[in-house]
Amino acid sequence: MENEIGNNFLRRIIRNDVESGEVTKVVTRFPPEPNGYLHIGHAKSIHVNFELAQEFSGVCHLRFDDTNPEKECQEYIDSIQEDVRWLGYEWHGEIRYASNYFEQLYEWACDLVDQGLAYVCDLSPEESREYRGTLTRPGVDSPYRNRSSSENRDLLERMRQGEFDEGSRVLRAKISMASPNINLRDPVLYRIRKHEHHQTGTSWVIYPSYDFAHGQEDAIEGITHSICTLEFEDHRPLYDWFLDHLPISNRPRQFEFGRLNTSYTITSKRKLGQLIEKNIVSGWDDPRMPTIAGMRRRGFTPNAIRKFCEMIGTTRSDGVVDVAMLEHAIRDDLNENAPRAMAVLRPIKLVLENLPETYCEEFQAPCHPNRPELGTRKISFSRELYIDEDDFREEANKKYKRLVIGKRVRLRNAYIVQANRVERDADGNISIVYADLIPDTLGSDPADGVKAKGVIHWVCAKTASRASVRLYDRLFNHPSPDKGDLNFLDFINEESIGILEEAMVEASLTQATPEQAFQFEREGYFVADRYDYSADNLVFNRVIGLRDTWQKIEEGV
RNA sequence: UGGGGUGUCGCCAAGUGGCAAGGCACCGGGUUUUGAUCCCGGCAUUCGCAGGUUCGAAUCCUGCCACCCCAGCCA
Repeated sequence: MENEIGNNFLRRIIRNDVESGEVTKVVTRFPPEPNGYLHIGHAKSIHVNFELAQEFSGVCHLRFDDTNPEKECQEYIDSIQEDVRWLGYEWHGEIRYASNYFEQLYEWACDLVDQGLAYVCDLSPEESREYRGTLTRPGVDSPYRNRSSSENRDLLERMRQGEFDEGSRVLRAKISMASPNINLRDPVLYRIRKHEHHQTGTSWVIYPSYDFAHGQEDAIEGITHSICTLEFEDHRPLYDWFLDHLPISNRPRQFEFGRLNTSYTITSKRKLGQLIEKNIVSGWDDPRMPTIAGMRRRGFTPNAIRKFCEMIGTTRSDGVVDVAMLEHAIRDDLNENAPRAMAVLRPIKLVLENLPETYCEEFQAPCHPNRPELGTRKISFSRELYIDEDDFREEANKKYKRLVIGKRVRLRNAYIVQANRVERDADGNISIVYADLIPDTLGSDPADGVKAKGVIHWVCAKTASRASVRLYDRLFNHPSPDKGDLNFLDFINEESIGILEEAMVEASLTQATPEQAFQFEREGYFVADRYDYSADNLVFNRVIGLRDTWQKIEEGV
C-alpha cells in the first residue's frame, strides 16, 4: 500500500509511533466548523485523516468544532455529513460536537483559574488589541492580570450566569505578554456571546475559543494525531500548554500540512458566499463551485476526488496545484467507467437521399469500446439523422477529417456516407445536408477502396430526444483570481456556463438515472443532472470535455 | 525590524551522504469506426543562491535571498 500511494511525512510519523509502541491505536479526526459548505480543500483534509486512520487500522472521528454559534447552523452540519459520506468515508462512532464538552471545558477553565493560570480581563476589545503589542513590540500586562483566584472564580461564574454584557469581559490564560509568539500573549479562553447555539440552545452565554477547545476535545476523544493545516503551527505551543497544565492524561499531538490551493479556483468561504449573493452562481451546489456539493452536481465522482488527493500528495510546502490535475482525475475515472452514448449538441439534419423514406434499421452498439463486458445498447438508424454543425463543412483542407461535400465520413457505429449538397434556411444557414449512404460499409471498408477519413457521431431523427445540455467551464479566467490585490470578481469567465436547449440525444439516454455519467462520444463526459433530469426532461451537465488535440491544431493555425 | 514555516523540471512530488522516482502539462511517433483511450519515445549534468566539510552533498555546516503564516473576544 505504501508503494501505491507513496510516502509522506505524516505516514512516516505515524508508522514510527506505531512501531515504537508509542501509539497502539491510531485515532484521527476531521473537525470542520459548521459555518459553510465543504470544498475541495476540505476533501484533501478528509482524505488525509480518514486514509491515514484506515491505513494503520485506526479510526477517524467526525467532530463539529462548534464553538462560535453566531456563524454556525444546522444546514451546514447536514451538508457536511452528507459530503463526507458521499466521498466514501464512514466516521467512527457517533458524530461528535465540541459543544458536547462545554461542561468539561468550563471545569477545566475553573481549574486554570484556581491554579492562578487564568484570569478575567475587563479590557474592551480595542484596549485588548493595544495591550497585545505588535509583531515587533511586546505586549503590556492587562491591569486585571493579577486578580486573585477567588475573584476570578467569582467573575467567571457570573460570566456564565449572564451577568455581564457581550464584549465586557473575557477569560484569558496567564502566559506571557512578552512572548514573540503572539498566540501566547494571554490568549482568550472564553468570551461572552448571548446567542442561541444550534446544539446547546440557550444554556450557555459564554463560549470557549478555538485554542482553549481544540486540544482538549482531541484529548477527550483519545485522538492520537491531530492533523491540521499550516496556519495553526503557531498555535501548537498553546495547544500543548493547555494539555500540560490541565489534569489530562491523553497526549494528542498536533501535526500540520500544507493547505490545498488549486489554480483557477477560490476556496475562501466568504468569497464563495459572495458569488452566491451576487447571483454569479446559483448556490453552494452550482456545478461551477469548488464545493463538494457543486462538484458532485457537476458530475465529479468520489473516486476521482480521492485519486486527485493521492496524486497531489501531502507535504508542508504550500503551492498551487494545476487544476488540470483535477481534470485529469475525473477524465481518467470516467474514461474507464462511463458508458458511451451519442448526443448531437448543435444539430443539423443529414438526409440520406438514396434511402427510402421508410427506411429503418437497428444496431447494437457497445457501451464501452475497451470493456465489452459493459454490454451494448440499441441504436436506431433511418433516412434522416442529426449531426453536429461542427462536423460538416462545404469545403475544407485535408486536415479536416469530418464530412465535406463530395467526401466521405464514417458515421460512428454505422455506415459510411458521402455528402452531396446542402440546403439553407431563410437566414442563409445550412439547415440540411444531403448525402448518400455507401452500401455494405457496416463494419467494413467500402468496396471501391475509397475509405472515410474520419468518424462523426449522429443520432436518428426519428427516435432521438431533445435534451437540454449545460456546458460548464472554469469559473475564472485567471490562474490565481484572488492573489494579492486582485479582485476575483474581475476574472469571472463569462463562458463558464452555456446552455444548449436543442441538443438531440440517442433514445437510450431517456433511460438514465440522475447522477449517471456518460461519455458523449467525441464531445466529453456528461452527467444526468442530479435534480433536473427526468425521462421527459432530459438535462445533462458537461463534467469535462475530452482532450481535444484538434482544437489545439485549429487554434494554432 | 519579532516569531513560525517553505524553497527539487511550467505545476504537484519522491529523495534522509553514493551519483535526481513518479504524476500532471507539453512535444514527437504508433494503434484506433471517439482528432478520445491505449502504446512507445522526449522532457532537471542539476536540486533558491554563495561558500565550506567529504573520496563523494539535493541530502551535513555557515551565510545570504525569496515566498507563505501570525497582531479576531474567527476557526
